[in-house]
Amino acid sequence: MRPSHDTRDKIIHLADELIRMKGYNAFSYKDIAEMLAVRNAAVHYYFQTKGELGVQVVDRELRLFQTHQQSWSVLRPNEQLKKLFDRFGEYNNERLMCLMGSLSTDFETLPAAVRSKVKELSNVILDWLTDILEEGRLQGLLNFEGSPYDRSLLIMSDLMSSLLLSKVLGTDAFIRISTQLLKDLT
Amino acid sequence: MRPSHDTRDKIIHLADELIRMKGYNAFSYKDIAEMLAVRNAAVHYYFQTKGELGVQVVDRELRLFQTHQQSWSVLRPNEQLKKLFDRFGEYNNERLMCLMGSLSTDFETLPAAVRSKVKELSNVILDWLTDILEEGRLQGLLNFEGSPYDRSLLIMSDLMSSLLLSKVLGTDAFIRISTQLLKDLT
DNA sequence: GTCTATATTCCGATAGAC
DNA sequence: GTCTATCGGAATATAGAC
Repeated sequence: MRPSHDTRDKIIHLADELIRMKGYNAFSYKDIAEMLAVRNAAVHYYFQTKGELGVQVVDRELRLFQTHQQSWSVLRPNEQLKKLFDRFGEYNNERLMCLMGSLSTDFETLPAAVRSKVKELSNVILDWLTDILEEGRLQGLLNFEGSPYDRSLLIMSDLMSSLLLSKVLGTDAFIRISTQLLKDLT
Repeated sequence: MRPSHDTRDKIIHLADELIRMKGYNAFSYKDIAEMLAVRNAAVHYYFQTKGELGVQVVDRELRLFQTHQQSWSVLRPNEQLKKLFDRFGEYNNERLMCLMGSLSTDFETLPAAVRSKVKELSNVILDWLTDILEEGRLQGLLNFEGSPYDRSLLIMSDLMSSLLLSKVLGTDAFIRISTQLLKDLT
């Protein structure tokens, strides 16, 4: 049994929310410290550097996604795709970005270790999506032109930016985009 | 004849590049000052606050876009659409984001005046794109399902995020996305 | 009108208290 | 093991020199 590291987990969770609300460069240890009612240096005890915390945030998302991937694997491709859209729908309700959207924007400024985790996350998601699309088209459950990988790039782009546009134009933007996109594919 | 304000224009141009390279929160007056070989406070002479500079950057983009809009208006809808894609292709070659992608991510943290300019910019682009799409479909030059406005949201999302993904995955991402997207539409 | 010196606040990080 | 006091530097911004 892994120790719970309650505070540690709490910090990762808060950092995740802050990154998806304000972006990597806009959040600070102070934000987290205030939420936990401690000094900012207390956070440094758990994560010596901001980059280390960033890596853990992305890694957590990576493992979370792989858990979902596992539990969705019994579903048909079109249903799995719908699950992904639902996930983004929840983000939209919270008015938060997805990690990919937030961290790809800040990519130039990220520590190397975080950059490489972001690359890993995007490849894992895109590879999964590519497989879903290919399988779904073979089974006649999904409909699209071109290569499954290129299509996965298009879909990820739409989902990422729909959350960004929702912040600017209102949450309606995500709904319009995701609805039309699903219609296109099914 | 409007005075040239050489330095002033240069600052706006540099800020635009920095925002599209690193994001609003990651660039500082010091970055610009160093490029101009002056102290950071010299930049404050031209733009008292960072928010003021941000507003001018977005406003410049707005006017630039309207100039393009004007000069493209003689072209057929599908050709105008191609012009937009070409513009993003240039961004991709420079490995820079578009303003919308960069500033929508940082939206929560922007001064109110900048936020409202970003809203204005996005509406101007989306309205133009909506018209192009509607007209193009009427003339049988463009092909898509659903409402022109919803489709414009999808296309903008793809273009915005393609530049973000290009930073993470390499410039290939934009090329794949834009090529497939154009195929879908024509 | 143009720029520098300087103030103030906040950031990420270290050393060390308990 | 957990946290606080504090450092060094960078950020935005003001006051004032030329």
